[in-house]
Amino acid sequence: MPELALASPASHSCQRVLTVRDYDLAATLDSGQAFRWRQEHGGWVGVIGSRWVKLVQTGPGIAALTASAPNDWHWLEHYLQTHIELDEVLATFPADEPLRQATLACRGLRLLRQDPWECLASFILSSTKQIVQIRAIVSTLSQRYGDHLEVPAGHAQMWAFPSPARLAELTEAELRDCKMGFRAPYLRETAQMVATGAVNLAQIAGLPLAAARAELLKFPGVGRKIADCVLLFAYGFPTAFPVDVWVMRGLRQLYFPRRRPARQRLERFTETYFGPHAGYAQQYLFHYMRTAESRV
DNA sequence: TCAGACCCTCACAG
DNA sequence: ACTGTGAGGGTCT
Repeated sequence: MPELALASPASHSCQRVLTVRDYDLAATLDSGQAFRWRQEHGGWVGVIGSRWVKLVQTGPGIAALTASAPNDWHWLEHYLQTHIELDEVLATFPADEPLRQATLACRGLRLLRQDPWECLASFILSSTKQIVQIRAIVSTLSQRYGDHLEVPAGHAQMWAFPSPARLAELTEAELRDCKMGFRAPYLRETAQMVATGAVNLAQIAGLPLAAARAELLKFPGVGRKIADCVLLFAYGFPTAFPVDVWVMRGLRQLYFPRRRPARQRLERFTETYFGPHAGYAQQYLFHYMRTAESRV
């Protein structure tokens, strides 16, 4: 894993290569888990915490460029989850045809490990929105209310995702002006609950799945689907299983072609059938369904 | 369980 | 070009 890190004297930017195989960077960053990445000639530019980062898929793995030399690279490895052995995860999937097709179609797709607050806030903004629209809202929100970040020379300006305290002090009108519509009061109240400590996001990490989910469901604008997105993409609960319209469509079509299953039955199915990495299976199914049209 | 409402934007008809 | 319509990674009442 450790590689050499080069400090570029000209701009003080810093480059590093993470060695990893079976990692499809494009599929992962563009799979709707995170909303801050955009493609920029051959690479992906985004923000992780309070750092501007550019990532490029290379032969040995993933090359990373930062604005200044960090003390270590653990934060990046953690975010990208480069230590996960994908083979071992995929091997736990049930050996059915849909999942075989899905893993074949998008092998290398990974789950990220994001910051809980940014993930929670972003998915509150996601309801009944398309991914491009969610990206636009998160971008506007960050630019207006997030901290300005250090960026290597020649790159566009960038801002961190705003803190709970910052968003909590905004008016509903200011939030609505970021094009988030009826989600504005949800985000505002959630930011206030986090800022005041009414709900402790850090503490959720140590809870059992059901209790963690119950905590997240306390936030306005957070139902089962969004709660499970945060449980899976930020906290890394391996069996969290967000069911959105795409996954629902897939589950019905692939596993219940005859009749429409009751909600409870479907829930039971997703909790038992897909195994210890059900969340990963969900991500593969989602990606597979979402890209189905372009595959004939 | 079952609608309907909710902001806003974009694709697609006509 | 211009207006109408429908639906989009849900949640709440």
